Amino acid sequence: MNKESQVLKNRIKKAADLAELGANLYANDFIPDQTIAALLSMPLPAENSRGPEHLIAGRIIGLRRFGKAAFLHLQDASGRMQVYVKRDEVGTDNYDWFKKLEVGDFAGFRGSLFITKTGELSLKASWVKPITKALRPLPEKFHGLTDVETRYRQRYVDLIVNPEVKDVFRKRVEIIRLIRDFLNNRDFMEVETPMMHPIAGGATAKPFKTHHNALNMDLYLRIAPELYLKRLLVGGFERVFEINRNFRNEGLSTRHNPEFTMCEFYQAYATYEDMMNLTEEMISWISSEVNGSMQINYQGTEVNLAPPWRRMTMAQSLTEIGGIAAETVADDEAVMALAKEKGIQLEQNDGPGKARTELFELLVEENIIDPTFITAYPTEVSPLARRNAEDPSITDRFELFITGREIANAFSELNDPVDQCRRMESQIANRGDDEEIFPELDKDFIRALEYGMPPAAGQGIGIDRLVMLLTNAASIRDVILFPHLRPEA
RNA sequence: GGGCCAUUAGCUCAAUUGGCAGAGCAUCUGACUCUUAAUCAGCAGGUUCGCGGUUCGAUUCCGCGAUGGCCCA
Repeated sequence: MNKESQVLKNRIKKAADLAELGANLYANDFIPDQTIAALLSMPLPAENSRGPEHLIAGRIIGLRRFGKAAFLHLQDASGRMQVYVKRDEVGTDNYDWFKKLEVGDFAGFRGSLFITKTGELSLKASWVKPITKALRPLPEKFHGLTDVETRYRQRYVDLIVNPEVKDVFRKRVEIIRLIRDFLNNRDFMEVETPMMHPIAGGATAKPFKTHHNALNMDLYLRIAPELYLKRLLVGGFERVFEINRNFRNEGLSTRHNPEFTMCEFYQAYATYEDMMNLTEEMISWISSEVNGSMQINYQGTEVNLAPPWRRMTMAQSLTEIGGIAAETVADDEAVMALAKEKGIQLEQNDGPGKARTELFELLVEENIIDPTFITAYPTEVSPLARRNAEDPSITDRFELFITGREIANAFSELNDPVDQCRRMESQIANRGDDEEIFPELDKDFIRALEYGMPPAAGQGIGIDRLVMLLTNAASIRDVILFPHLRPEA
C-alpha cells in the first residue's frame, strides 16, 4: 500500500475521533424532509419568531469556523444553502461531533430558516448528525478542479465541485427525453434491437469483436441498428425508433468516442424529404425547449436553428461553397482528376461518386455553419439508400450539417432485394485490405427484403454531437459522463 | 499514425543562465458565537510523471517511455 498523504491520515484520524464520540460514520437513519431547493423557496418566519423546523441532508462543501460557532454550505442534488451551527443552539455534546466534521463529509441538520446579517437565507441548526465520512478532501475551493484528465477520470469529483457540469448532463437527459416525446407523439414506437451482431452491418466502420463462449461464436458490438430496424418494417411496424449505443473501433478525438449514442428512426410511406421536414421541426423545437431560443452560440459562432433550413445538392455545394466550377463537378473524369490534385487518395475501385464525397468533406463540410441539408449523395457511397428515380447515380439521401459537423444522415430506404444484394456484395468486394469492414453479406437481411419492405425513409441522429451543439461543448468528452480514456498510468 | 504543448505538495500554480524546490488554498496547532475565497498567529507537507544519459551539480539540457490536451491524417 502506498504511503498515505498527510491529508488522508488526518481525515482518518478525524473519523476515528468521531466514532469514539459515539457517532456512526456511515449512518443511514437520517431522512431529510426537504430538499435544499424546496427549503430555499419557503416563506420566511415573521421577524423575531422562530419558524418550523426542517431536516436537510447533503455534503459539506464549504466551512468557516469561529470557535463556538460556524457557517457552512451544504449541497444536495437540488442545490446548496448555508447552515449556521452555534454551540448554544445545538448543545455541547452535539457540537463536539460537529467539530469533527469537515469539508466533503455528508451531514444532516435539523433547524429553522433565518436570514443572516449579510442577507443570506440560511438554516439555523438545532441538531447536527454526521451521515457519511469522506476520507478524501475535495479540491481547493477557489480554483476548483480544472485538470481535464482528472475531471474525466474522476467524474464524480468533477460533478461535486463543478455545478455547470451537472447542468450539461441534465440538459443531455432532457434532450433525449424530448426526442422520445417528439417521436412518441408522432406514433413512433421505441424498440430494442440487438447490440451484439453476428455480422456488423448498417454502416461502414470497424467493429469491436467479442466472443460467446457457450455458442463458441464471434460476435460484433453493433456499429448501427439499421438492418434490424428495417426488419421490423418488414414485420409490419410502420414507425419505429431506437436510442442506444453504437460502437466503432476507430480513433478517438474531440468528436469521436468509441461508444456513442445514436437515435435511428424509420417511417413507412415517407421519403427523405419528409425526414428533412421532421428533422428541422424536431431540432429547432428541442433547442427552444432546452435553450429557450432557436438562436444559439456555439464556441463563439452564432447559429440560427429557425426553420426552414437551407437545402442543396452535394453538387451544388461543391460549386457554391467549395468553389469548384459546375462543369468540373458534373464531369466524372474531371472530378476524379481534381480529387487527385487535392491530394485525396482514391482506392482502385473508387469512382467519381467517392471523389465528389471526398471533395465535399475536404472543401465544403467545415464551411457549413447554419443548418444545411446536403442531398443527392452518390449511390457509390450510399449502399443502403434508394436510387433517385431520374438519376440512378445518386440516391434520395441527405446529411445534415451544423457548425461544420455531420449531425444526421437520412435516406429513402432501398427496398429492392436484388439491388440491395448486389450493392452489398460490391461493398464487400471493394473493402480493400480491411476485412473487418463489411465482414460478410447479411443474407438474412436480404431474405427479409425478399418478403417485401414497404417504402420508407429512415434517419440517424448523432445524439452526442447534437448535445455538444446545444450545450456549447467543445469536446464530445464534455457530454459523455465517462469518456473512454487509456488506463491510468 | 504524425506534429506541437503539458505533467512540480491534496488542489491551483511559481522556480532567473543548469546552482539549497516555493506560494495561495486545503490539512495540522492555537485564538475567535453573523461568516461566505472569513480573519489572525504558528507548524508541517515533495520519487519535480517514469527509466536512462550529459554534468561537480538536472524541475531545468538530451534520449526513450507513460498519460492528457490541441492540431493534422
